[in-house]
Amino acid sequence: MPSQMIARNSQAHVVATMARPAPQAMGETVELMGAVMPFARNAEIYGENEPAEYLYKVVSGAVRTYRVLNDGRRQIGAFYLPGDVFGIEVGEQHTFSAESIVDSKVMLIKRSSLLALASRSADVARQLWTMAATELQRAQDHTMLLIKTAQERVAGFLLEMAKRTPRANAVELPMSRQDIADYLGLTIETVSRTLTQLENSAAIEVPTSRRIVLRNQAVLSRLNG
Amino acid sequence: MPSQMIARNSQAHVVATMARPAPQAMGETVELMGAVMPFARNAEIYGENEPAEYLYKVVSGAVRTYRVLNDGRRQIGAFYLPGDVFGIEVGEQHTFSAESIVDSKVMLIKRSSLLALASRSADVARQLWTMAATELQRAQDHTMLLIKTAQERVAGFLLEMAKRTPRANAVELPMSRQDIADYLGLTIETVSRTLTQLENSAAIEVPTSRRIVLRNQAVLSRLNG
DNA sequence: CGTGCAGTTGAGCAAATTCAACGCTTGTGG
DNA sequence: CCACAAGCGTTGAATTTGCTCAACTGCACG
Repeated sequence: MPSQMIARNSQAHVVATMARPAPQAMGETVELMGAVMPFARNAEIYGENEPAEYLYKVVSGAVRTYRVLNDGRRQIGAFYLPGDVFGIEVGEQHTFSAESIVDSKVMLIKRSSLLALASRSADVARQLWTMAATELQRAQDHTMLLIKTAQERVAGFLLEMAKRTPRANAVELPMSRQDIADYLGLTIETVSRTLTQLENSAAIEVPTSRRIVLRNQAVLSRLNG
Repeated sequence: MPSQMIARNSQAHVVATMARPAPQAMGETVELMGAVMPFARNAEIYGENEPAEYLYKVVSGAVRTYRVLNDGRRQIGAFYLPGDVFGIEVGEQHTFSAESIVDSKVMLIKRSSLLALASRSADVARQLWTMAATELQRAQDHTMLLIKTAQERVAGFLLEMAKRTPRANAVELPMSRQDIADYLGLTIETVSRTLTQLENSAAIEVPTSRRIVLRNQAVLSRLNG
């Protein structure tokens, strides 16, 4: 168990979120019971096999979840951006580890409270169900990514990130090339080379390494398989 | 919508499953409301994007779920063996297609009835939750498989199948090499070569192409990463 | 002004795919 | 009963893709 666990409670402070008139958006009900906590860049939020005491929602920043194979290879399960919920588990333990990618604020919701609430409120239960569904969908889409070529994976990744950055055809990447590589099951070099390739074929523009402009989304979609 | 849908109801016959004293095993409650239907080898059970009207439980035989990319590549999402539940969806539509691998019997449970029942029974709701969890777990483990080398994927697949065939250190594979390849994100040739390799290194024995004896599970586990 | 980190690029290599041929089994029709 | 076609699986050779190892660049920070 990481020392992070101790810091968590001491740093937590309750947020007085106002109840809203239309509580239909996911997590709306849930926000009433959250406490926001800051995490520094690369800080562990929870570890694999730890008891799943909380459920988390990104307020600001970005989070990655991952597993490490016994020989050190790391597989990133997902990236979470503001508004995303992560750490939802059906069992009693976390099956991935979670770390902040950049300095982040994360809302913690006690799992026990939520489950108790869900047993009384059909709406909360439905929200929990939806969150689990979203995770399942994400995992399945991720699987589809991993059977593709390097070009298709990178193109797919960029499109996925773009879809999550509404009304912008440029993507600000909070994560490193290594993170992207471990998400896509490629090496850092292959990711780098593929981005260069895409830039040369005028599909994207890379003004800075963390900022990617999607010049030709149609080409990317075609590459995406 | 496939013509299968019509055949389904006409062929269905209600099974008078006896209520058991200890309804703690998953699907026990649910079995009361099932109708068993036979599917011939390679028959479609449901198609991607069809409304998810039913939830399914394998009674005998074997089932595969899959998606096809626009260029024809097929990714198998999972294999389901007797006792396994599949087709559980959180949205309103199926996100994979499902086919019987061999002649199979499948129990169909009406989704609407089940959801109605779940809203009244906490136990049924928990069962639904557990099924979704199992799917999520499966998808995540599948993801971990796909970042590995060919040897590791095949070894992992064999161990997975063995784990699902209790008290037997031999595996009877209902699926073809092509199915295995599409599950592991490899080509049929690579699967075949890898099995030969494993056989030459005395880790397994392949008396017939569909039967695999695990000679040295420790070696396989080490290969599994 | 170095030092360190993140990212890019290059050359050679290893792993998996592609293309092709062949073997075995099964089922069908003469 | 045999001949033969079809399907499935295996094996081989050449090719391609992505990986490994290495060098180098740009940038931020002390």
